[in-house]
This record gives sequence, structure tokens and C-alpha cells, in this order.
Amino acid sequence: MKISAKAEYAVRAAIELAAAGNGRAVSAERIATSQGIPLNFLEHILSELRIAGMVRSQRGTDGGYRLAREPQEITIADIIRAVEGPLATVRGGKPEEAEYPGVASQLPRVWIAVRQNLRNVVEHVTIADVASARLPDSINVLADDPEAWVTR
Amino acid sequence: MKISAKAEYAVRAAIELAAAGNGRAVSAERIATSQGIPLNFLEHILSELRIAGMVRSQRGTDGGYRLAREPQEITIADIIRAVEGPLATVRGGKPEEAEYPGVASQLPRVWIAVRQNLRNVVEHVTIADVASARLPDSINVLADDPEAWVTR
DNA sequence: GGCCTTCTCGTCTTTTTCGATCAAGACGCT
DNA sequence: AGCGTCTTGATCGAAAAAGACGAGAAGGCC
Repeated sequence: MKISAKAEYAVRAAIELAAAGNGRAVSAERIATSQGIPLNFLEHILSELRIAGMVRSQRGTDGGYRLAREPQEITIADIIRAVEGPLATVRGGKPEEAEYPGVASQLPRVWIAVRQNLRNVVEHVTIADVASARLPDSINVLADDPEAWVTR
Repeated sequence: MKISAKAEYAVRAAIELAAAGNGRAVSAERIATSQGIPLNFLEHILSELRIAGMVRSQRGTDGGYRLAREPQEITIADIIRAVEGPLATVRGGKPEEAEYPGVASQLPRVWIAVRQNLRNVVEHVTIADVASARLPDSINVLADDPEAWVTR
């Protein structure tokens, strides 16, 4: 699995907004500089997040972006889906639609299991969790396993 | 996460070899026709699997490919790594090396958890499992969950 | 040796995606 | 009106993905 720059930028921007609170809007430029993200690209991403209903925007002086929902209601999965579409695809299609001849007939079940375990992480971590540095227990169990940190 | 055509072809080819047993070699063309994979592309893939030590090749009449190890010793992860490199990357690098300023500092732990749960599937399913249609219990638990089959 | 089969390996298109830049326009507020 | 934003679309280069192709080397069989 590849986490693209775009998805990563989107998540970081969302975290930044979560940390800022909903008091006032944060400009794209502020997010760009504080997270080290190319401004033009970030604007494009924020636009997609807005269309997907993840953020609201406000133009003019003191304008910027703010979250459309409470940060504890927005998961990493929501953000990734907003900018990249489905979390997991097999050759561009849905895993459950893949069909295989003969001996590979059980393969879709493996892809489904992959997607499910992926969801088990990204659908259970909210951007508020990350911003407050308090991840759910189920995530900590995974991340605290020393095995998880070795390079394969 | 995107499962590329290449990775998918590689896995299916490996399953085909696992199903054929190690008695005689299977030609690239046979695999291509029985799995519906473009022959030229498949040859490229098989070549990479050979270099990675996953398969052995035999030229000449009745030549072809066979697995280099017992199929129950080869996991899906092995095959994917052989043709695509690391299972999970963040912007082209290792998840554990990603660094984030300020409020996003906990994000790498999320990526690590993602990778770990991904490994929990693909490192535990062997190509023998798929070829014999007998997946490990831990995978069946995931794949049998009706939630896992709904499109999000 | 001759012939057929099959892998081997490098090259070459074509297409798509990724990451990023730029510019013009629309909007909101003072 | 004027400034600071967001908005939108065009464009671009680099890279990767997917596949096509052909010449050649190796193995087996008669």
C-alpha cells in the first residue's frame, strides 16, 4: 500500500485544523508553512476536502478553512476517501467485484480481508485523536508492537 | 491502498504454480491463458519472481516455471514484495522514517499501525492456502464479516 | 546437427497518475 | 474601491504502469 503525498498532506492539513479549534479560520498559507506543504498543491487539496464536505471555507480578511464537523467525528479514512476515493482497490475496481478463474477463486476473500484490516485502523482513528496525541487503544496495541517497526 | 495489476498478476501466477504442484514445470503461456493475463507482461513478472528467488525456470521442451519453495512457505506478502518492493510506503519512504512537525507528530504511529494490520493479513496467507481454498481462521474471521463486504 | 520449444533480456510505446505550478476570477469584508 | 482570501481550471514535467516486440540463448528430442 502506498500512502501518497496527496493523502498525507490532506490528513496533516486536517490535523492542523483540528488543533486550531473552530474558533477562527486558518488560511491555506498558514497550514502550508506550518506543515511544510506546497501552497498551490494544498489549495487544490483543500478544495477537494471542501467539496467532500470535510471543511468549510471562508474568503476575505481573516478567512480560511475550518472543519465542517467536530474533529472527533472525522476519521483518517474520511479524509483519505475525500481526496483519493476508495481506500482499497484491486486493479482500479472494488475488491468484491474481482473475479478469478479456477484455482484463484478464493483470492477476493484475501483482498476483502486486507481492506477490512485497513479499515480497522483508519476508520477508528480520528483527527482529534492524532492532534491530541491520544490514539485509541486498539491502535496503540498495533503501534507498540516492536515487530511493527522492523523493516521487511 | 491500491493493488496493482502487476501485483495481482504475480499472485495469481504463483497460485497457479502452487496448484500445479512441483511435478512438472508450467509454461508462461499456460499460466497466461488459464488466468487471462497478457503473456508479454507476465513474462516480465515471472522474470522478477525468478530474480527474487520465488520461482525457478526451465527452458526447452516441457520447460516452464515452478515454485522455488514449498507453496505453504510462500506468503502473499512474499510475492508482492518481489514485484513491488515494500508493502507499505509513505510518500515513497518507510513509514517509520516519516517525520512531522508539531501537531502531527503522532501520525507515523498511525501509518505503522496500518502497515502492521496489512501485514497481519498478507504475511499469514500462503499461496497454498489460496490454491487449496483453505484460508487461515484469522483471515476467515475478517472475510466472513458482512461489514467487510459493504462498499464505503 | 537440425529443429522446436521455452525462457531471457533489453527496448520501445502508450497511457495514466503524481506532484506541482500558474493565472485569472470570484468573493467577503472594511 | 481595495485588500486578502479562496476557487477553478489549465498546464506541465516526471515518473510509473501496462503492455508489445524482437533477437537471442538454452534445453530437449529426433
